[in-house]
Amino acid sequence: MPTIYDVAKLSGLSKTTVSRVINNHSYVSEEKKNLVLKAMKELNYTPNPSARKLRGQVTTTIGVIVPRIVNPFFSYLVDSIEQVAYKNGYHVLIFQSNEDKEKELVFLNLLKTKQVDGIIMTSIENDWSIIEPFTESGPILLCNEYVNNANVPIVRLDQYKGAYIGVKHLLEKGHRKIGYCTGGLFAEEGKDKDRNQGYQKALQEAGIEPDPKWIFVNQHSIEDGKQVVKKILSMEDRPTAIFTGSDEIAGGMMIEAKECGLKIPNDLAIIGFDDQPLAQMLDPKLTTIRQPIDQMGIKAMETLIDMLNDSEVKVETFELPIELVVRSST
Amino acid sequence: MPTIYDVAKLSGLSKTTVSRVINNHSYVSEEKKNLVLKAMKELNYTPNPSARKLRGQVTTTIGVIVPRIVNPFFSYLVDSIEQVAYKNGYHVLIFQSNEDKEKELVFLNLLKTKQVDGIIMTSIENDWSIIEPFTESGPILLCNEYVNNANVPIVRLDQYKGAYIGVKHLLEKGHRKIGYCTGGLFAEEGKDKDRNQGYQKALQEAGIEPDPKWIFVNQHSIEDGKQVVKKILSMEDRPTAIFTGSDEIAGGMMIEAKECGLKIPNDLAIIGFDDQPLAQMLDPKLTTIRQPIDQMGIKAMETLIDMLNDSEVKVETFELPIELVVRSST
DNA sequence: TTGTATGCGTTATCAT
DNA sequence: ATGATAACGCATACAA
Repeated sequence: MPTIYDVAKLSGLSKTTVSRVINNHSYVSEEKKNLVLKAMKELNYTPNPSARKLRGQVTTTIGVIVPRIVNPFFSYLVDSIEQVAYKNGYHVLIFQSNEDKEKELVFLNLLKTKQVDGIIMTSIENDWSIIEPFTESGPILLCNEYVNNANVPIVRLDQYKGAYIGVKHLLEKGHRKIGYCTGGLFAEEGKDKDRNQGYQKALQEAGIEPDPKWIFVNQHSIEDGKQVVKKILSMEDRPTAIFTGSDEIAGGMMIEAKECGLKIPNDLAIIGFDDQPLAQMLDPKLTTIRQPIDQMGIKAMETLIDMLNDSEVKVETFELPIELVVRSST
Repeated sequence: MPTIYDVAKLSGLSKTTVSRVINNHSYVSEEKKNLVLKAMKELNYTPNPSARKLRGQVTTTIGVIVPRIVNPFFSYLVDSIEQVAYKNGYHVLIFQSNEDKEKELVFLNLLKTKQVDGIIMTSIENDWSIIEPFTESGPILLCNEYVNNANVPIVRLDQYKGAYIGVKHLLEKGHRKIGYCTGGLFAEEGKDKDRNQGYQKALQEAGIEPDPKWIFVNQHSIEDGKQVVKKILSMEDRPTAIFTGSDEIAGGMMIEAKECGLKIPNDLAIIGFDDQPLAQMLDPKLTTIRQPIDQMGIKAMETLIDMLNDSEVKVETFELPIELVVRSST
């Protein structure tokens, strides 16, 4: 590996001058500049990022923490973040937390040690009180998941409205017995809190009391979806429609429903969440909630870049719209 | 940010001793060791990776280059690589090349500059002659995609057999007019070369000459799948079965086929590739080729770790088996 | 068993 | 306009 010193030697100049050329500083004559450029090319020289980082410079690297990259929601989110980042000369390090608190902290530490300039968190495992101190080491932005007491910019979707319009849609279709799947718990705080409220609000407006036995918590996978249908079938009093937390769960439910001879949407209406590619491939095509994932990623990365360039960026929350896509499963 | 020096000061010892404790060296008395540990904890100290890298130590970071992370094949591959890596104390940097030569080189450069200890390439954009020099800077392993003249370990799937058994299956079902979709070109070399040969071989054994008009190149997306069906429908002489390059294309074909009133598998048999979750959610459920993605990722990462620990690892090619999953689309 | 001194590659400060 | 030098945080050769 050639170093800046090798370039200096070859071009017959000093390290300083070479450094000036690299960083586009002024006061370098055109002549010497070309000399340096030539030497750099000849040696196939690349500055050592570790050294630059150590020296306290920008790393032009940002980190994105996701729970699991195999979840299409997050892979698409990362993709859009990465596009914007690359255009602006940033690298993206992708970290999978696997919903593990320890791992999340390991990643946040990279901010402290100047491995990354900033971090976008798309999920939150630790208490905010634990995460908060890291904001002193560099900008942190919350994207998708959020906490109320965080003093950092937040880019998120209007999950409340997502659930609200979904359930509303089911009500308009004449359903009164509407079940609900959530990836979290059915609680006031924590994961999916906003969706929970949207669901309740819609029902409440229709004068309906949510039935606890139709509420399924901690649902994530295709397999979970299958189980939900089994559970429903074993009930005396069954829901006629289900609002799910993801297209995957909806897909799993469809598999099992067909297996059991249940007609969709007649016997059971299903509404998904995400509008993943598979939503239009399911049969019947899935009614679902579309989230502008790309826009969210773009807005998040752009905001982070603003924070990087100007430390006095206003702490704002951006709430992106969410929409209902009506297909044939409802 | 506390440094090793701060820890030394607080514990009343020297930087050296602290360093010894950090790196678990011998010849440190239990007493002083505890002193150091206590100071580290108190200061919430984390060693600065940039400094360590600069000093020439291991980075405990490896890079994985993928074309696009939103492609489930690659997100699952990355996931399994990451699991193994994390267990062995390695971080994984995920790089999206977007099939861009320049970007690929940017990433390979991280090896030269000691940003990563090694690299797993799951795709190859540049000529091998361009990539080859980078092997001097650290171990490179080819996973999934490969080139014949590469002098590095390769972990890949038996794509030839994948296509062969798929087409064979269609032949056994009585099909004689078998179309083919590929993500690359239908060529001797380059992307999907092995699959191409498997397809041809199976046909040839049945005494059938591939019909060029039923061969669709550069097919990737759901949309591509839809187009394929449209093209087929416009033909006088239509294929009765299609071997596709991915479950997504197969899914796209199914959407369009239903749209056009084509019955699957009666009017058109479809076979996918990958056995993604969606394969079992399609209706009819998709016959497809299952690839042991997890195993491939595990084997790749384990091999890379071997290379990292012992520079004299034998250069081998590991070919993993691939299997046919018969469902209802054929 | 512990400490001192040096250098990794880079950039910023201060001379010239 | 250019160069010498210090400093970033760490790990190691060498000394004690």
